Amino acid sequence: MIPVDQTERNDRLSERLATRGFRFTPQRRHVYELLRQASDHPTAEEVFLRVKQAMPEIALATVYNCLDALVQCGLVRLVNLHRGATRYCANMKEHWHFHCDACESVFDVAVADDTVRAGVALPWGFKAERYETAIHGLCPACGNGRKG
Amino acid sequence: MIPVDQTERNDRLSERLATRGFRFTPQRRHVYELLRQASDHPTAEEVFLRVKQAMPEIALATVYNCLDALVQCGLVRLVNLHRGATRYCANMKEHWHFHCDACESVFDVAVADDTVRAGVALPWGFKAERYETAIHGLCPACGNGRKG
DNA sequence: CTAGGTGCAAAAGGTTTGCGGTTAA
DNA sequence: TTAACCGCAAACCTTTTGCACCTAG
Repeated sequence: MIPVDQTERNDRLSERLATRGFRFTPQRRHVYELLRQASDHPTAEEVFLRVKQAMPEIALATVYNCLDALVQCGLVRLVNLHRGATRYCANMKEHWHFHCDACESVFDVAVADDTVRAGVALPWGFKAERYETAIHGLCPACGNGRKG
Repeated sequence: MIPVDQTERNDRLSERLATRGFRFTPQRRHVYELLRQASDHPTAEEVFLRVKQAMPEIALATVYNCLDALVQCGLVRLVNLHRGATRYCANMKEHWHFHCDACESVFDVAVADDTVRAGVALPWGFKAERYETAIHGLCPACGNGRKG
């Protein structure tokens, strides 16, 4: 049984997928819903483990497939913060990511929409599609007992 | 035989390593020099293959070790742009990276020093150490014959 | 119907680790 | 002299691929 506000989202998801020639599958719906509810920028494997609870037969390769489709539809963005696994984020509003060097947690940082790109002129011919900014440092929990 | 301006740099590199308890080794000197001269943000393996020409016995694991030491000394920064291998950059001046989604090339983008962080207030307790901004899109070469 | 998607398992990348021998300080 | 580093190889983790079966449109 799916809540009403989700059926609306499913319609939009279905449309969004269709415009790019992707099919609307239960796996993609689960992955997308999970990512919308997650606030911790999970890795592909974390998405896999969580979706598995509702859908025990899903395969990790399918999760990658779903994530790729969602990224191509502009519904999900990749977050690459260090040498470790890529994380995923379904919040498409403009924001930055704070990455704690100590505990590896990721926090969203609100940004005034247009100040972000101020002062930056791309050379002619370059076409910008999306901006990703990461701030690296120490979060409140880790910053206290340390040299910083 | 090492050019004069490099011996100066070696002194600085040596000092910089020493302050963090790292040793000044020929491998670290080669890796750092190569990275300073490279303009294409090479991956660890690319650094390895190039340093190997001057130092055939060097191991890939040693390159990772050297890169880690240089990163910890603040002489080199990690550049994570997608799911692929991490790239490395010895230009520590503030700049952004443009990543072409088509050919995967990376270009430096100049930025006016202080406009970059304008408009962003970190929540209390967060300590920012470094900022990394990536712009994803199409470079001039790839943008021409395409839908964009 | 059938092109595209799924699950599974194996392979391919990328990075880290353990160890015996070497070296910068 | 000795803790740190090196080279090598194996292990580890993340992502991709190939294939037989399945299903959304």
